[in-house]
Amino acid sequence: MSKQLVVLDTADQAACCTPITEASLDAGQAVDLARMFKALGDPIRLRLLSRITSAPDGEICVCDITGDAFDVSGPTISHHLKVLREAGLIAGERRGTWVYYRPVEANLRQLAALLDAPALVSA
Amino acid sequence: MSKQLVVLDTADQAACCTPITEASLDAGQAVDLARMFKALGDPIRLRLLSRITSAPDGEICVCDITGDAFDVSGPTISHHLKVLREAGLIAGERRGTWVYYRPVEANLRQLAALLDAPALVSA
DNA sequence: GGCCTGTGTTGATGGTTGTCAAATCAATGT
DNA sequence: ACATTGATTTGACAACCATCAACACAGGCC
Repeated sequence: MSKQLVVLDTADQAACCTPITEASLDAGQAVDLARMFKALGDPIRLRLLSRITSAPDGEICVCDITGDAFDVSGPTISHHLKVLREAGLIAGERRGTWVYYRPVEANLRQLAALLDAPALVSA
Repeated sequence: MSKQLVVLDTADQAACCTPITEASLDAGQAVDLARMFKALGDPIRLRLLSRITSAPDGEICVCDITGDAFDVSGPTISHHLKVLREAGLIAGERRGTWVYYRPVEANLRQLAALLDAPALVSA
């Protein structure tokens, strides 16, 4: 478990493998963040989110996206919306006959900040 | 403001469903972007990327992450690194005995920009 | 050449996921 | 109460994925 190749006397190979002390993400955070990224890891869900976030009123009716340019059935759309919802990226609300979805901007920004963090883009 | 229930008589259901004209992402872009997001959709890969991007020299030796805090076997680490590499998020290079990985910042920033785009975070 | 160590690949396996048809729930109107 | 339309759930199935053990490859050292 001690890794690398030991090498006692000469410091040569020791040039590799300076310990990193487990920087940044711990396992717990990684699980939550990965759940959100995984929800984005499907073309249809990405397009759904795009439609939701680019809606003029900040929300969109499900009836605007079912049976439209997405070549999947209604239940499949509903399934993908559920994945996005349970990941915390969108929130849905029923008003009368129709259901409206809007983005959860705080979580979306959290992901953006992670990919844009100094630790990720610094030299 | 625009849609929702209204409901006149003949045009009844047409009150909902104002077409959106397929805003923002097209199907082609969505596939490429989803591939990158999917690569981030695993806790281990997320922690791997975190280690890589937070390395002091901008790159990290694989020997620094195998057999370490990740409770998975060596081949599994190698598999996840391959997924990240083929998604275009990291790049690897062999120098002598060891292999070094560094982040592909352009693509990481592209994802961050997408989640931070006006269409996504605007009021 | 052989031996060792660091990485990556292959094959197999159990679990997860995307998809649809059919059934179900919710709200409205007849 | 009944029928209708919007949206979700359930059940089933094929495809994919994460994981490991075993093996193969690469480079340094004897």
